[in-house]
Amino acid sequence: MQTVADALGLSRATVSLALRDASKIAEETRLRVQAEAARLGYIPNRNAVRLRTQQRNVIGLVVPDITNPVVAEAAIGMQMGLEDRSMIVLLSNTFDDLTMQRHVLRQLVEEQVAGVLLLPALGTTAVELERLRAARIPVVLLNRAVPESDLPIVHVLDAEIVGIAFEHLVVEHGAQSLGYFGGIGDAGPRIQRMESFSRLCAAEDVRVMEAWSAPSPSSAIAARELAHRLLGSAEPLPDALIVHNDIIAIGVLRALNEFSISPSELRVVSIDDVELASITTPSLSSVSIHPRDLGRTAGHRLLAALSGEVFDGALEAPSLARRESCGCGSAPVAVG
Amino acid sequence: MQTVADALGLSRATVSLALRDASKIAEETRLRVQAEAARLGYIPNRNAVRLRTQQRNVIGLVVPDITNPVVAEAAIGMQMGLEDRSMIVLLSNTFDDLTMQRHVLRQLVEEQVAGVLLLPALGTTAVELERLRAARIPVVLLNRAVPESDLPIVHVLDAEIVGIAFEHLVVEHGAQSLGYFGGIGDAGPRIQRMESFSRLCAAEDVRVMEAWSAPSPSSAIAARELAHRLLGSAEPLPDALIVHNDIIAIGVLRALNEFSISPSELRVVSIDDVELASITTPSLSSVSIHPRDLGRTAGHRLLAALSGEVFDGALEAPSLARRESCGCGSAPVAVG
DNA sequence: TTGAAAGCGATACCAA
DNA sequence: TTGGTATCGCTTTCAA
Repeated sequence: MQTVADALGLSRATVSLALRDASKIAEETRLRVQAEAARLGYIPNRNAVRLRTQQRNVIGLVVPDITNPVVAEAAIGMQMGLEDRSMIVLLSNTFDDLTMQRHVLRQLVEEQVAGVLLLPALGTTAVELERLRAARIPVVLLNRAVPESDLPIVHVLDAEIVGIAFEHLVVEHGAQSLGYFGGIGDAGPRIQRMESFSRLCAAEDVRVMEAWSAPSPSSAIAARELAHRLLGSAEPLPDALIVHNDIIAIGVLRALNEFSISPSELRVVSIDDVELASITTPSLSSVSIHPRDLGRTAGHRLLAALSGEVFDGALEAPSLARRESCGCGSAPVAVG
Repeated sequence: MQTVADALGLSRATVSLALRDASKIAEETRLRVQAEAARLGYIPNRNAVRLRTQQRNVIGLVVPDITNPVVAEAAIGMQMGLEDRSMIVLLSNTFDDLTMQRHVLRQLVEEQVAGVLLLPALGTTAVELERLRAARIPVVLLNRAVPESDLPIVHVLDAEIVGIAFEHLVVEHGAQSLGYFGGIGDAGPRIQRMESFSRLCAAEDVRVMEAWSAPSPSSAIAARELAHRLLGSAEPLPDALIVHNDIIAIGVLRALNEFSISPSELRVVSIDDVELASITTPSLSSVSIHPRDLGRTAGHRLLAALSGEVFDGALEAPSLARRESCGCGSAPVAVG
C-alpha cells in the first residue's frame, strides 16, 4: 500500500511520517498524502506496525464462562476502562478447564499481548502462569486467587460483602441461625466467604446450619435441586440464608416458592445484584458488587502495570439492595 | 530468539524448519532443536508469522451487548465451532452504537482479521460495512439483517418461531386474542416476527391486541414497567402473549404476578429459552432457539466462507419448552 | 540436509 | 523537510 501511496512521487518514509507525526512534514505535503491515502483506501497493517515498534495494544481477557452475567458485566466494564487507549480485547472462555486455559494462555503469549486479565480456572496454580511470567506479560487476577502466586488481584471484598449481609440479617432482622448456601467448594470466593461467615457467626453467637451451608455450582437449576432436597429432608430451616450469588439464589427462591415458604420464614440475602434480582418473585435482596466497576478497575490496574505506574484506584464498596426476599417489604414499583 | 536458538550451531532457517515441517530435516537435528527451544522457552511471534505468511487466524466477533444471555451463548457456541482450527476470537461490544461499531470494525480491518461475525448495531446500513468489503474480509451476519446488503446471515427462523408459539397458544390453548410483546421497534427481529404474527392472526381470525403488541427494550425492568402501565390502564387483556424474549418475559411475569393474574387468565409464551426460563415463578414456556447452535453454525459458515467452500450446515429447528406460564401445568420438579 | 538471502509492511535513524 | 536503508521475527525459495 505504501508503494501505491508513493505513486504520487514521495518515498514510503515520507508517507509514513505524514500519516502520523505531524511535525517535520510540510503541512501541504501532509494533506496531499492524507488525501491520497484516503482516496486509495489505504489501511495500515497493525501486524507490521506491531512487529516494527514492539507496540502492544492487545489485552487478553480469560474467563471460565462469559455466560455468567457478572463476568459479562465485568468484561464490559473492562472494555470501557480500556477503550480510550485504543486497546483491543481478545476474549477466551476456558470453561473452567485447565487444559483449555493452558492452550489459551499460550496463544496469548504468542500474540505478544500487552497484558492479561485472568479469572483463573478452578485448580489453577502458579506453574500454569509460568509462561506468562517468563514472557514478562503483566497479569491481573480477577476474583479468584492463585495459590503460591503474588500476582495483583482485583476482587470483591469478600469479608465486607459477607459482613453486610450478616449484619442486615442478624441485626436488622434478628436472625439466630444462618446458612451460607452455594458456591464452588474449593474455589477462592466460597472459601474466603465461608471464613468470614464462620468468624462472624462465632463472634455473634449465631448458629451455623451446616446442611444449608453446602456448596453448589453456579446454576439456578442445580441450586433449586439442592434446596428441594434440603426442604424435603428433616433438616431444620435456618432463620436466614446468605446465598453465594444471584443465579443460585434464583434457584433457591424457586424452591422456597414451591414449598410455600415465605421470606419471613426463611430470609434470603444474595450476592451480586444482577439486573434480574429486582424482578424475581419475590424480588431478591442482594449485596451489589458492582461488577462493571470491578472490570473497569481491573482494566485500569492492568494499564497501570503496563506503564509501570502505581495503581491508586479503589473498588466501589459493596452495598445492599433491600428487596423482598429478606423480608424488607415490597419492591419499589416504578410505574409511569 | 531464533538467534539464541542457533546458539547450537545451526542457522535460523534450519531451526524454523525443524520446529514445524517434519520432512527435510534430520530426525536427530529436529529433536535437538526442539529440546533446545523448549529449554530456552522459545515462543514464536505470531505477528511476525502473520506478516510473513499472510496467515489469518483471528476472527472478529462484534455484538451490541455480550451481557445478553443469548448473545453470550452464541459467542460460546462460535468459539467452540472455531477452536479446532486454532482461531482466535477478538470480541467487541458496540452498545448498539454506530460510532462505536465503526471504530471497532476499523480496528478489525487493521488487524487483518480473517473474518467477522457481526450482530449489527441498530441502524447499520450497507455503507457501514464498506470498509470490510473493500478489504475483502468475509462477514457473516447474526440475527439482524442489514438493509441493502446481501451478506450471508445466520438467524433464528423468525417465522417458524412465531408459528410454534402461535400454534401452541391458539390451537392447544384456544386463545382468541393475542399480543406480540416487546422487542426493539425498528430492529429486524421484531419486524420479521410481527409480520409473521400479523399474517397468522389474520389467517386464523385471531384478534391482535395492539396495545399489548408494543415494542420494548430488552430489559426486564423496562418490560415490567410497560406491563404495569398496561395492566393499570383500561386496556383489555388478551388471552395470551407471545413475548419477544425471555428477559422481557421475566419482567412481564413479574408484573402479572403483582397484579395477581394467573397463566390461565393471560398465557405467556416467550422466545429464547435461556436457562433461567425453567426457574422463574411461574416457570416460563419458551420457544428455544438453541443459541449455542446459532453461534456454532455462524462460525462454521464463516469458516466455509474463508476457505471458499459451500456451506451446508443447517440450524437446529426451534422447539417449544412447555412450562407453567402458558398454562401447561406445573414444571417438572427434579428432586433427588 | 542445511545455509544464505530475500521479503512481508511498516518505522526510525541518519544523510542529503 | 525529505529519501535511503536497516530492522522487527519469521518463512521460503534456491544453492551448496
